[in-house]
Amino acid sequence: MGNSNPGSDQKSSSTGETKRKLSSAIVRRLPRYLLYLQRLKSCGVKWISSQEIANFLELTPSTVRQDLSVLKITGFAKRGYEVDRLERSLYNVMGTESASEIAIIGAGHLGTAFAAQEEFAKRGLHIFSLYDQNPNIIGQYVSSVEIKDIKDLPEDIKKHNIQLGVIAVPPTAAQEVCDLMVEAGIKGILNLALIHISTPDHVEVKDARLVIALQELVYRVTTKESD
Amino acid sequence: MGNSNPGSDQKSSSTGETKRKLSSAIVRRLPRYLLYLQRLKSCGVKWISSQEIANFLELTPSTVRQDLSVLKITGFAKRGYEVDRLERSLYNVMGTESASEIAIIGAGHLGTAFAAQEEFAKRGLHIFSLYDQNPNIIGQYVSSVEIKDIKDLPEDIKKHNIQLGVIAVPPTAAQEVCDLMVEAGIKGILNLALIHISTPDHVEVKDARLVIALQELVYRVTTKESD
DNA sequence: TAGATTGTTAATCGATTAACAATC
DNA sequence: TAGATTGTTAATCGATTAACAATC
Repeated sequence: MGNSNPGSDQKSSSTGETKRKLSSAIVRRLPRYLLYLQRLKSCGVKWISSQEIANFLELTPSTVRQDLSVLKITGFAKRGYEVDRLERSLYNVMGTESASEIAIIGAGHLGTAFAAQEEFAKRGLHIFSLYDQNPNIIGQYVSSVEIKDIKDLPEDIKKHNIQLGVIAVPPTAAQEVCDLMVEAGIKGILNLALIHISTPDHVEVKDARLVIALQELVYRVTTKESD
Repeated sequence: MGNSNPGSDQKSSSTGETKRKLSSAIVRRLPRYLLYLQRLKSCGVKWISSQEIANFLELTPSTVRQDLSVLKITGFAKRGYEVDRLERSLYNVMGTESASEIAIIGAGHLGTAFAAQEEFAKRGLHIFSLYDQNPNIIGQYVSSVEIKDIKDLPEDIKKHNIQLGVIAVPPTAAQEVCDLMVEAGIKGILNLALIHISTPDHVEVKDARLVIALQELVYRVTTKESD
């Protein structure tokens, strides 16, 4: 019960694509590798060793090699890893190329800030639309993203195969918006609201709250007297 | 080398305050407990069991009891934990009461969204000021937070004992802003910029990037075919 | 009382690190 | 060649879970 059957050695059938499930520890590091590799690439660096990657990201070379080998990315003795190939592999593995459209619910400060981020394109992500219930702002644009009526959301999700939703509404409305999206067939939800939301097992939820991140930092800083 | 000497059984000297170092796994759960407890309290619930907390936050009762016992918070057999006391203990342990002022650097979409969040007060956090280099917006207010000239930042950090800084500037300026704050004596930095920043050991950094959180979610959703 | 729930010890599980033969 | 660096196995470390006596 609650056991998610690990250890099943699911190789990807027929395609050469790496698509086995990775531990969340690795998944959290992958975007950081990608970020660094993109930067190296833009600087014209051709080869990089696990040692150098580890130094930069404050990891051990061992961890880096373990991670990359799990991904089936191979390097060369004495030279390390080819930056260009590694960057492309990481980009592919992160799966953003095949990623669907994203809907952002709530066109307040946080929702519009999210919509205005320029980093999405670099990662192969695209925002379909912002949704709000305030008639005064419906129809406006935030950096080329239209604000639509939240009533249009369910139909848009179905029609345009939107798989990801971002909840940027006040806590009191979060679960309601969540249910609406689940009902319409959303696959994953990024929750920016400061409240726990429940979904059925087949819908992934990731919490990303700035206040909680800040609070973690506060804790670390205030308990630092010992060092 | 790089070994941070764990296992040192540092009891708090003289005061009864719990201030030993907790593992980051626990620190990440604490704000979630607090959030839930605050909600229970507002609903008038008096007692809560580890089982119920675990159900709600999708943990095991065992983990919950371990976490709370590490915090020296005690419950009662048969009744569980007293909501009011537990809430206050968590609030105290998170240390936000003694937290200093916060500076936000970069008054773009993300910085202003951060400044406009209403959740800070509930957590005992206060934003001192927003900083930017754009003369056209200096002097403006975002929900009662003033936008000041970034040139004032070092002096403000020193004079008003600002211990926490939030980096909400473009990646190209992030390290520069970071260095400026470190130089002025900042204690912790929340980094929203999509680039790795380096600090000396005595300055804590916590990364919080929405794009990376979203990318993690994309990965989980796109590799879900197996379930 | 009987049953529920804690607090804590021991067992398990998983992630990180060390070590080293293979290789370029 | 000698030295550097990989890929992978084994060892270590830490976090989670199970189990159960104590207790209300």
